[in-house]
Amino acid sequence: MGTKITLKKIAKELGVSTSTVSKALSDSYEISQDTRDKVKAFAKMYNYKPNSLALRLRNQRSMVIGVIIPEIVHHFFSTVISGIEHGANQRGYNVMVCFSNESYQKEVLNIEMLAGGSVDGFLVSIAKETQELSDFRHFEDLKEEVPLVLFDRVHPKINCDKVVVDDFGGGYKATEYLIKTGCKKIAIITTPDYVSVGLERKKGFLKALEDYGININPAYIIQINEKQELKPQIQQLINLSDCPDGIFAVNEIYTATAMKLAQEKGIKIPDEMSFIGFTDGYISQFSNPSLSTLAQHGYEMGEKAIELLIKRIESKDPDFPFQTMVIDTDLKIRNSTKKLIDIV
Amino acid sequence: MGTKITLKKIAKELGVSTSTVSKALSDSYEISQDTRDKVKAFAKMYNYKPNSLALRLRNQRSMVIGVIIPEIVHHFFSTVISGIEHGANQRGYNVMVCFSNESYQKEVLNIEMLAGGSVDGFLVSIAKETQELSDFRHFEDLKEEVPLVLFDRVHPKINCDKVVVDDFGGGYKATEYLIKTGCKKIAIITTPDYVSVGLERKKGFLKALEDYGININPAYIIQINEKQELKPQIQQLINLSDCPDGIFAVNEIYTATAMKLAQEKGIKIPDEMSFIGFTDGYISQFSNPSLSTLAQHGYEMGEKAIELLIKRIESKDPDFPFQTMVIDTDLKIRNSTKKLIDIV
DNA sequence: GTGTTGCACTAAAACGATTTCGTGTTAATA
DNA sequence: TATTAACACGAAATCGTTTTAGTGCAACAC
Repeated sequence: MGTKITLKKIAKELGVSTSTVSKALSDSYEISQDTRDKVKAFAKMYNYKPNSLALRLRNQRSMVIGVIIPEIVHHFFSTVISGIEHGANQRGYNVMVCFSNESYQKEVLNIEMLAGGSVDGFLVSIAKETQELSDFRHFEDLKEEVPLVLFDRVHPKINCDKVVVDDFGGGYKATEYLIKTGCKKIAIITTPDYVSVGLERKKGFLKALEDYGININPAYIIQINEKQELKPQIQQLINLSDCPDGIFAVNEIYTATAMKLAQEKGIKIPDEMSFIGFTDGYISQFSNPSLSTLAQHGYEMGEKAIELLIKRIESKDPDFPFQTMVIDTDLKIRNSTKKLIDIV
Repeated sequence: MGTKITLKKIAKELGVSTSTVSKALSDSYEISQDTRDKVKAFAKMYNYKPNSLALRLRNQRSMVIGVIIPEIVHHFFSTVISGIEHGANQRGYNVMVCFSNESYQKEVLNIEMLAGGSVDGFLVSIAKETQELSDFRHFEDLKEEVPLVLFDRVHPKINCDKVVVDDFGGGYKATEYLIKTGCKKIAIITTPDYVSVGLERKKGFLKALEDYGININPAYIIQINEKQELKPQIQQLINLSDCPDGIFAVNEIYTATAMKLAQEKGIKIPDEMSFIGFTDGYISQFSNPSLSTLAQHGYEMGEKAIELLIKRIESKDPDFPFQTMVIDTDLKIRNSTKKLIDIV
């Protein structure tokens, strides 16, 4: 510990100037082969590594991307980060991941922390609390200084590059599939409307019902309050005297919980009740019956997002128009829904 | 973009020196109230934020902790990171997370990238490939410069602070429970022996069998080769003519997969076959039947690890002896095993 | 002997901050 | 009037690096 070797120390030890050392290490033609060899040998012996802070300060580039996600114990965000990491590393960038824990204040803190030169760009998925508060000043301030790309959880008020899942289309596809496999009474378990992705999925759900001429029973729309316990809120849907025969839920946890509750009540799945979730994670794969779900392609989303961001960072043209990329969803049919073929 | 405001610019604009600006912003008594007010107002107006790179360079402290984990799409590591984040933020540190993807080379790369002044300390869980290669020189080199704490995946050859799960005890507890609930033919699904945690869990398993006088059937020890497909390797255990009545598997995926395969074969769980896993994640909770498992307390592990690291960073005494902390496991009984009470 | 060229290297500025040590002015005191 | 103290501020060093612009010296041509 402590004895970090620097250019200056090498220079002193070898009786040359720091510039000579610097140039020798980068094989500059200005330095004689003799000196180069000597310096390199010495540097290697002492395991010299340039101080990256100094480098970044000098180059005015950190080659680091700051990523802020709402929570980490979450399969979808994990896969997005994998994609980000991959794309970033390929282009010589490194990734620093921070967590807002769905808190507005922590989101602001994280941004302030990383903004002062630490990162060359931001990749952010907005915290629920921020969406609820609808206060985006920290993003506005940020944009003046360093490029920002929003992914998954976005907001129209913030004008920047974005990558989103086709949540509307996903909601539509899921609902349509339930309808086509014979479900008549279809419910949705979703988030409050301020969560952008939940809202879009609900819109898709409603549109599908409308297109197929199915009336919407208000009791079939459950919007989960995350400050309260999950089970009772879902239980209430299952316990309905006129209970649904198809449920679309906007994430794995809601879907798996609902299915578990239905099973406990002795309901047969998928014959008496079908389930479709969102996010193709481990829960969907290992539930019994396994869950039909909309795969979100988080990895691809991460790759697109970092691509957009790096393009923005390296672009000389600040007026390059912002774009929004939409990642398609895939309906993965497993065993929590009936097969189309059974019906037709 | 581009117009980042610096001390120098403020100074120039206000016709004072940079030192005056710096002092004014930190409310130094050396500066008149008048000037302080003026400077502060100006700084606020232009949303001045000190450049953190410059600060870190000057202070020779980054207040950043580098965390390297093998993979992110993993419930246990996610919870550890939550714990690390929490402990670090409490003490004013920030966390930078990188991923080795179980690759030796990526692990080395990550360390080299972060080592040059970027972080004040490292928190690492060793990649499988590194464990297999048993090459730890990058850690040795590192230790000279910056403190290192290993967590979960550790190695005796590396002399540093460590935090581990009581894997041996967990393996013992799981096996003992299977024995006590009447299982006679107990199998283990584990990793190759070079994975430290898998090995320890297997040792605990074997010790329990020995203590209860049960012979070990070599066919009941499955060590998964991750380069090959998972299912066939587990299938072979389930298909055994003399198939086991109790299975202990060292992670959620193995356990859930094994149970699924058994169910497909029509085996009744837990009556004909019991299952205990490791890691209390979503898979265990949402499997059907839900999985009995050993909770690893990842959050606590993260907190302990960061505590140890920060103590080491801030300690003036480099000879402070290294310590290894052991985090206890909790056996969570759900529905993939028989109840003790049924037996006694 | 003078000018040119090339070599091998150094000095100094720059990145953005903090901090130690001055320094000039004013006002109070002897 | 001379000395001192307080005040308000500035210059310069520092952190570790790179890079531009020299610098000194030898060899060579004319």
